[in-house]
Order: sequence, then C-alpha cells, then structure tokens
Amino acid sequence: MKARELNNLGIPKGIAMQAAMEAVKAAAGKGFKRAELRERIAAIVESPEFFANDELWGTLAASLTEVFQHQARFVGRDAPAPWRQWGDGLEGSAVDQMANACKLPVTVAGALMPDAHQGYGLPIGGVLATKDCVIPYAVGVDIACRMKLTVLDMPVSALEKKTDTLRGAIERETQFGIGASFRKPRDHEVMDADWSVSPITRTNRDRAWKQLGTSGSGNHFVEFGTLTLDEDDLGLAAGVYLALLSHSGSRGTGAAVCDHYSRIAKSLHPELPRELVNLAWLDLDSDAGAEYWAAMNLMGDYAEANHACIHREIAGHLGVDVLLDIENHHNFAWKETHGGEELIVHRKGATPAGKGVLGIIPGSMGTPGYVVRGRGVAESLLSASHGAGRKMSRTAAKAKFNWKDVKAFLDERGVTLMSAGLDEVPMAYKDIEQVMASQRDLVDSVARFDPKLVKMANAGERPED
DNA sequence: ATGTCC
Repeated sequence: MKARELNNLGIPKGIAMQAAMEAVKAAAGKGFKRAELRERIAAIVESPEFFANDELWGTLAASLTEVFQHQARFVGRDAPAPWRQWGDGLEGSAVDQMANACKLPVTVAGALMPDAHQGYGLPIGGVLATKDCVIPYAVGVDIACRMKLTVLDMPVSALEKKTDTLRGAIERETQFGIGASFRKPRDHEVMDADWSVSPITRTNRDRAWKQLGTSGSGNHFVEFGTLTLDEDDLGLAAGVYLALLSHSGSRGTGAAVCDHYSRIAKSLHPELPRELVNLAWLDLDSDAGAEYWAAMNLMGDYAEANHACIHREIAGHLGVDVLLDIENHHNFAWKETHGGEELIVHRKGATPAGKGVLGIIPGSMGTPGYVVRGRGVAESLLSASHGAGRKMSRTAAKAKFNWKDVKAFLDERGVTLMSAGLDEVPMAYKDIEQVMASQRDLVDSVARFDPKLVKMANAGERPED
C-alpha cells in the first residue's frame, strides 16, 4: 500500500506514516487482504486508543495518538489575516488554499494574483507576508524560478532568415529535461560562493555546477521573439527588437533544498491541522530557519547565474551584443517593510511589482508576454501575476488537445515550436489579455514580447549531453 | 518542478 493511499485514509505524513508503512507490511505478511487493510487503517485513524495494546497495530496507534494530540493543541486565530484577490473566477481550490494560509498564526497579510491556480501549500500566484519566519512551500519547489529577457543587437529579420542559426544556438547552449546537465560545466562566479551554508547545497554543489545554464522541464522555456516598444523607454527608442526570453530556476538543487527544509518545518509543527501541514514554517532565528534562508538566497544567486549563462552563451554563439537586460524572481521570499513593519514576503509564482520595478509576465508559447513596471500597490503586497496561469490541468490538456490543431494555431501566429509537451499548449492557459486587464492597477505595460521560436522540454525529454 | 525513500 502506497503512502498516498494511506494519506487518503487519514494517516498524516511524517512519523505516523512511517509507522503505518511498517505495520501494513507486517500485516500483509500475516495474510491481510487489501480491503481488510483499508478497513483496519480507517478504524485505527478513527479510534487509535482501541488499538494501543495491539501487537500488530500498537506502534501505529501510539504515534497517531501523539500526532492527534499535537493537532488538538493547534490554536487558531480569532480572525484570518486580511487578503484579497485580483481577477474573477479564480480556481476554487487556489482560493481555498489562500484563505487557509491566512489562518496561520504567523501570517500578517496575503494577496492572490489573477493567474492563480492550485499549488502545494500556498497556491501558485499566492503572496504571503509573515512575521519572523519563512515557509518553504510558500516559496515553492523551484526556489528562485525566474524570467530573464535580453534584447540582442541583431536585426529582427533574423527570425525569418536565420532560423537555423537561432535554433542551433538554443539547441547547443542550453539543455532541457529532468536531470539535464552539461558534461563540461559552464563557468560562473556563483560557483565561488559559500556552498557550505547548508548540508544540501554542500552535497549538491557538483550537480548544481553541471546543471548551470540548463532549463529543466515543466513550464520552463527559452525562446526568441520580438519586443515591441510603442514609446521610447528602457533606454531604447520606440520600435521592434529581437529579444531572447528564458524561464527556469534552481533545478535539482533548489528542489532538494525545498524538500529538506519543508520536511524539517513539518516535523517542528506537528500541531498543524491537515489543511495547513504544507504551510509549516521555520523561525528565522532558529538554526534550520537561518540555514534555509541562506540556502534560499544562494539558490537565488544560482538561478540568476543559470539565466546569465543561457543568455551569455546564446549571445556569444550568435556573436551579438546585448542591448538591454531585464529579469525577476517569482518563487522567493524577501525581507520587506510593509506598514512600517519588517515582514517576510513570500511570492510563489508572483512578480515583484514595487513602484517603478520592472518585471516580465509571459503569456504562453503562442501568445504575447509583457514587460511591466510596478505601480507599488500596498494591498497586493507590491506584487503582480507571473504569467497567464493555467486554466486546465496538465492531464486534462494532454487528453483534450492534439498537435495538429496546436500547430495550426501556432502557424497562424508565426510561431515555430522546436519542442514542448502537449500540456503546455496556449489553449491550456488563461487569456493573457484578460489577466493583464484584471491587474491594470498593479502594473503598467511597457513593452510587448511576441514569441517566434520556442523550445520547451519534450513530454519525456531526457538530457542529451 | 524534480528525479526516483514514505
């Protein structure tokens, strides 16, 4: 029986899960059938005290009793922390997750962006301000996942005349897929940083080095396109430019940091009820909290370096200069002052949008994205969406769409797709124009990016190098 | 999003 199934039967993750797995194994050895096991587990979850002295189930019953006693000690708050959402018709489960996050005793305020959808713990598009603590799953698995856009000193006509050259630059200078890495690692000063701030960064340093300059999988991409400025801005004259846009994060090492410290956070907060366990926090003045904070910041520098390598190598491959560079994290936590109070602001799939702060909000492989300038709205905790947001689950998208229709959609818009999974097609995403409209008070659009040559990980892409 | 330990 798998942990997931046991969890559905009411076994909380953590110490009780371990006991449950062992008990189930022993019971199966004694001839318990699957249905009997399910029934028995449910009975123990219901009344663990009845099984306290049972030879087979006693240990599980004891750990369940302990966990449930901790949970009973959870002290809720009189009223949830204030929060509001931007955009209508947001996914119900994402709204529920946001509301739950505002029930945490450590939460000061929240905000939900118009691209919101269900995540792990905090929803994607969720912003959460806490006092003196950090929540690993409110930062996200891909710590410091970010966007970077560079304008290249290259004629826009290259998008039609030099497609093979551009394609070659992407193929050659980054790698896609889970576990993607370079045999000959990229050179970057981030590898001279102190990687011993956490046992996780220390032991993953070599893997991180080999993955420097890679793109990973999921919704990550590298694409060439046009950047259109209607007015002089960003140090550029109004006009149409050739630009390179990338989306990726801290790869395997960032995920390992998240995994390690969220486990610790959960073990330190056994009192949290079921709907809040994935929002377990670490006090910043604790050893684990300080370690996570240092590791998270290192992953921030690492993800920045990751994009720097991608853009440096591609521009170098093409032999062109970079005219403009814009970038921003969207899975990160910052120390910021709000209402005169120093808070920890977590943005999970949300773009920093302080007054005058530049950010990038892409739509999808076949729809425009926008370079934006924040308007500094306090209520949104100085944030905006980080994209259009999914409107369909990956499974649903794979079942519903086919490549023939998608290709036709992309052809119409002059987009060449090098590779991607069917779960990333434009139709699986919300309408970016509507999302931008619902956050008009949060950001001003400065320039439009239209993707023209796009690469994402294939459904089953594995490293080639 | 990751990579195979709940």
